[in-house]
Amino acid sequence: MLSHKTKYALKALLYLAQQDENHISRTIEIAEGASIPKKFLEQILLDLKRGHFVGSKQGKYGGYYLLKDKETITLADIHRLFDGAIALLPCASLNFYERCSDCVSESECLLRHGLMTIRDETLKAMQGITIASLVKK
Amino acid sequence: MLSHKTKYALKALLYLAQQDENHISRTIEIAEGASIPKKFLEQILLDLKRGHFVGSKQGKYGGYYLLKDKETITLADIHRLFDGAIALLPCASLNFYERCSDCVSESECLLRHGLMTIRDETLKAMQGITIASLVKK
DNA sequence: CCTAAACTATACTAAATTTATAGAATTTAT
DNA sequence: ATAAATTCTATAAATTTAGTATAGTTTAGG
Repeated sequence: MLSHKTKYALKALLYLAQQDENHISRTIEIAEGASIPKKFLEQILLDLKRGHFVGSKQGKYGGYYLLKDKETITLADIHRLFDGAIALLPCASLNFYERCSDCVSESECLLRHGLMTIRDETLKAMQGITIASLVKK
Repeated sequence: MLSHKTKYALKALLYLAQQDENHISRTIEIAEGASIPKKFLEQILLDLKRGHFVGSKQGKYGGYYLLKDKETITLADIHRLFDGAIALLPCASLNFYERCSDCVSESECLLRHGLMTIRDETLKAMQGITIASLVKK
């Protein structure tokens, strides 16, 4: 399941993707437009900025705008930024690999292979969902 | 990501699936064989029993055994029993449907459709992984 | 240069969930 | 009767999540 943070991030990106080119959206505008607690959204937008998905303009008349092309921002990207690994266990993850604490022998683990198969299929599906594809729907 | 509970449940089922037909495994035996904290495993086995995946025999020489055919126990089943919904949001779930608290209009939600697509693909993949397929690997 | 309006940064808190552990009760074979 | 096992309920510790608070910085415009 997605955390609220990830869901809010996606909703915020969808909001930004629906604005006119060159439009800058204030946090409060996004918060009200997408039903997201404003203070929480501030954090999320900063994270999205650090991830180079959005850009910002500071000071009066400042705000946020989409930095990356909406065709290139995928569900997988946002999931990884906020919720981390796509794989079902860290030992089956590409970007967040970690050995299981209870693992005796990774090479002999019966679970791992199956979970890597799932990871590949889920990842492919999640990379197929972009902000643009969601807006078009 | 899977919770430890779900991971342990899968490891316990894999352990049982590898025993001889008619063999009954004590909790301590499964715990040591699959590196699972014994007391935690007790709870998990009870849950698996309530889900009709395993059967038990009480008293001396008692223990647990696979109740369902290992070909029919899927990753999706165990995920649902312990971690709940497969979908990324409750509003996109088949078995754990719930409206989002921040949802203004479900029919106009841009996220939901994409998440239902992901759910269908993930579910299909997870239903393709069975205890038997994991053991065979 | 002052002020209002906005983003930025860090710390904190409350609630929920997860990961167990403890202990007593019950069941069964011998 | 006893030992060995499951069953049940409660509790505790740790972690994560969701959200709030507060102070600081930046910028446009008068």
